[in-house]
Amino acid sequence: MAQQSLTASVKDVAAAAGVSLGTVSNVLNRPDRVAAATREKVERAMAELGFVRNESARSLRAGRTRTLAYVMLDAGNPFFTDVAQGIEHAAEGAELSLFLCNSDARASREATHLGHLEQQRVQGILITPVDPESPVLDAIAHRGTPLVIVDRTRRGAQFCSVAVDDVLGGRLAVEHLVDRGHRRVALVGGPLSIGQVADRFEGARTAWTSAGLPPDDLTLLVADSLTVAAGRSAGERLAGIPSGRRPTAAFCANDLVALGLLQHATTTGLQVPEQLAIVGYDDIEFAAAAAVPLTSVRQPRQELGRAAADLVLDEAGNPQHEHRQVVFTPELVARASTRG
Amino acid sequence: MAQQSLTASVKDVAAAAGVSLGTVSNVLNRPDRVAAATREKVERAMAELGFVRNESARSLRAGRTRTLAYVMLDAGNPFFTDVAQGIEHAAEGAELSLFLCNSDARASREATHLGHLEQQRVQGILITPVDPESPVLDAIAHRGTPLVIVDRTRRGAQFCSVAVDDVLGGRLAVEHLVDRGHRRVALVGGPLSIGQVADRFEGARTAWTSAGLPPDDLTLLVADSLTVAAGRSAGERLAGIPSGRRPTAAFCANDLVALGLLQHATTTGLQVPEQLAIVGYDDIEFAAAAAVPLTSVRQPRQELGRAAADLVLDEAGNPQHEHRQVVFTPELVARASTRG
DNA sequence: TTGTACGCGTTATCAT
DNA sequence: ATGATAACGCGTACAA
Repeated sequence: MAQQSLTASVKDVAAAAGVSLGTVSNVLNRPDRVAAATREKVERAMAELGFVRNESARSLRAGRTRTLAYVMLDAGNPFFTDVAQGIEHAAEGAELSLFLCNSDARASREATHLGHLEQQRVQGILITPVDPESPVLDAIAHRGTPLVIVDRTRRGAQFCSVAVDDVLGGRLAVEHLVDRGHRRVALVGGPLSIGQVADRFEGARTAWTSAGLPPDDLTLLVADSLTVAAGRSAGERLAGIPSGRRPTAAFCANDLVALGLLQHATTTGLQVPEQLAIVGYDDIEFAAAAAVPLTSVRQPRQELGRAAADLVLDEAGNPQHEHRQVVFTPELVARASTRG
Repeated sequence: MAQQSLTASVKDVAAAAGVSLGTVSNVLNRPDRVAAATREKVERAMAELGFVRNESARSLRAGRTRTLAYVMLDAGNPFFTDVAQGIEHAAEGAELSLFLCNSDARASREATHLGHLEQQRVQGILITPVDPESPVLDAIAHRGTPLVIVDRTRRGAQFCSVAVDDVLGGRLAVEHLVDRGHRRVALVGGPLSIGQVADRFEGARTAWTSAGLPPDDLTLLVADSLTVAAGRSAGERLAGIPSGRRPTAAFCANDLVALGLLQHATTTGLQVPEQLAIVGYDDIEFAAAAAVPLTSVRQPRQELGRAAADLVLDEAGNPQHEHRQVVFTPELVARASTRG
């Protein structure tokens, strides 16, 4: 019952139990090698002293930690928390702790986190980077920490990565809109420097031209971030277009933007989907939960996380590991926001 | 340029730089005590070897880590990610890393996380517990890790805690509805075993009876979780009430439930707020972003996190620390969902 | 089956 | 200004 302030060590336990230090260690790590009576005595001592293993000492000794880390791009976006869930499941299975960090899309914070994680000697780092081409990532891999890029890809093959085919996703979205008869469509999202956005819009354009539609009728509305606020502001610009030329449908680069656009439409009395159909991307829970449930392009978020974790664990544990680029296939989920 | 697989130690650096181990340590920790020329030499060696400090060794030596942890109740609920942001800011200011965990409202996962965190010897644990009365929490505090309860309170004063006055919040919500002329109101949420829910509804009832309204006209619709799905299902039950007796307004225990209810209303053609006014709780970003922007009771989420972090740091560093129960005041934010 | 001794990487103290 | 050394807590060979 002594309140040891978390400071009882194996040595203390040994003393209290009247055995040697090695025996305590054996109780901890090879319980079978120690007589039942002794073991019980030791366990009682541990309970009484409130003994807690010191992970720092264990890691130091073992040369590696029992920890994985995921650096999220935006913890406020449910997409990433779902990815994190997938990772966490995998980590749990491997009896690893998961260190969750949030870069909030700021390179400096990302760098700070990465620095800490390297010092912590985490077994591996999963990251949705602000910039997948950043040399910071190379430096880390070069120094030896396994690193997997999540939901982005990188030129070359210096890392494992797990992503979703965004070009295909964009194509699915626009094909769906064309199928439903739309002949003037807006692409809403940005900045275009984000690889995903560029890819999704590229796929969108491909679908458009493949359908033999005039490029001029595919309007690009660039947003400065993938947020609800950006969606609202895009809504204003959309409303400013004369109704004769105004797109009858919008494909948004993610669901947050789509929700913002939907809100703007609803509050200004624009009927969705009758006057404006909307397709989002990611299929976060809030997309289905919107007042007008959103059609969206679903990404296998949890699987994304799980696959990434598997890769990083392979890289950490398998000597003949080879970098792989896993690409998942997205899927269109049609809901009321496009049901004319 | 050597690829040391993250395995260069101060010893290696010392050898490479042709100085002693102590000097390298001084370069790291007291740069002023070492001659500029020597320092430069050492720094060059560190860069060449890709030296990275080993946090395990540092912690072991120092007897404590540079890490804080927050065990979230539900990482998928934006409320908690906002709280986490507040904590992270505080942690950043104190040059601490933040370990984010997600119990997902499961006691077993919570226990697992807590076990790991204790072994990690984190400086302090912030937690929104599944059950604030759980003896697991006492055990941890008893063993010496500072622990602060976030967004719940606990009988007695064995912990610091940071919460929001939920009774007041419930009162504000229902007063607002009564002010707007509603005479039949539903309380939607659950389970009632969750302290927050109970408190919010208690405040709601107080406001109701204080206004001299008959208790029978305050309908309780118990949900089995605080999720969007639960809100939808409550919507169905609400719709089942004959329109003459049906509540004209609903106060939901959180915004997720409110969003679910809103969705159900919208898809079934029930006008919000004309036929059904809705008040949510938490004021998460998605509340304002809903198609019909939600009136909600705002909690100072980031401040909550920051205050909790300050408390845990005080407990960790200040010998004459005393447990405190901080209670913030909520605030009603009126939006379209109650603007008849 | 149990006990002893050493090393993991870092830091601080002490001596030079 | 710099170098040598002990200590943090644990795990594991090795010895008994």
